[in-house]
Amino acid sequence: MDIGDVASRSGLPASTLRYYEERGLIRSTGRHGLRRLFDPNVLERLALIALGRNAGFSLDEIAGMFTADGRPQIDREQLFAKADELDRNIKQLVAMRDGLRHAANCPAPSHLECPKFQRLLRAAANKPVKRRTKLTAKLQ
Amino acid sequence: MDIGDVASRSGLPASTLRYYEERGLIRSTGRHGLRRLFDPNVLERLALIALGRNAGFSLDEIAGMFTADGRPQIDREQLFAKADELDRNIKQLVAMRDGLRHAANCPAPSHLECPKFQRLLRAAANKPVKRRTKLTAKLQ
DNA sequence: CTACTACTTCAAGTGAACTTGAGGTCAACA
DNA sequence: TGTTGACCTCAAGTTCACTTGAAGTAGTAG
Repeated sequence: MDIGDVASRSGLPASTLRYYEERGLIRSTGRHGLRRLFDPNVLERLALIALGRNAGFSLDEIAGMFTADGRPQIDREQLFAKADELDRNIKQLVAMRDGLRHAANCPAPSHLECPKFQRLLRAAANKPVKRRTKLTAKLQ
Repeated sequence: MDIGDVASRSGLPASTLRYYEERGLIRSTGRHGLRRLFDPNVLERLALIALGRNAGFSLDEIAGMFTADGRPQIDREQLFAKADELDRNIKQLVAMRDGLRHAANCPAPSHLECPKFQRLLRAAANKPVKRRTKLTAKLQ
């Protein structure tokens, strides 16, 4: 497969694939002239990368999850830790979602006057945003 | 209150407060010599900003949630939309967390050989992490 | 009065994850 | 054989949300 095939099958732009290769996240198996050739299993690898990204791992962390030969080798400790972290994140997001939903329905003239919103506010104030895990807005 | 008071009470560095002011997210009420003076209600405002950040709004989006006079004016539609978005995010994170937890326990020699992990992989592949840059601009 | 310190401005730097542009190559098709 | 178009490299640019640094100012403690 050449880079265009991988791009269309994975939905990622070729520039991203080249970037991922440079970062050591994927590998091309050879060249046809100038052109990179990819083994079809790169798609599985890209899926794994997407999984990691969605779970909030940085590209560097993800790169560290592969052994030298390219087989995934994810540290179980790390998985547990990340799962726990996700758990905390989820709890926060659930509170946030409920708060937003309430605010959207709330009859109080201003959200600031709604006790529930105020509680939410205090909760948010106590939890300043850290370096955000990859929950980037996707409005489709 | 001078900027140091606001900083210590909010937990945000002064540089961030100046940056927020520059971005139109907060306002100082005057000066004492060179020094900014803040009304204590800036703390409530900062809490609101933290709330928005936690919910995944960009600073620009948050800035748009205030009326000219500085009172919050949050669009209910937007809240619903954001809550729904959070919901989708949460569902993904839950799947991710369960997947990670499973992977950490799974006896399969490689995660890639585990059917459950494979399902997770396919799910992640269907939901590539989207770029956020243009999307947030579109909201303004 | 002097020193100290917390503030001030403005410009530039940071880091993550890419994207864009310029200039070049080359396999395949007509 | 020539043209096309998809690929190539490398450097630089982009976005977001800040942070850092240099150089300057001014209220306050001693």
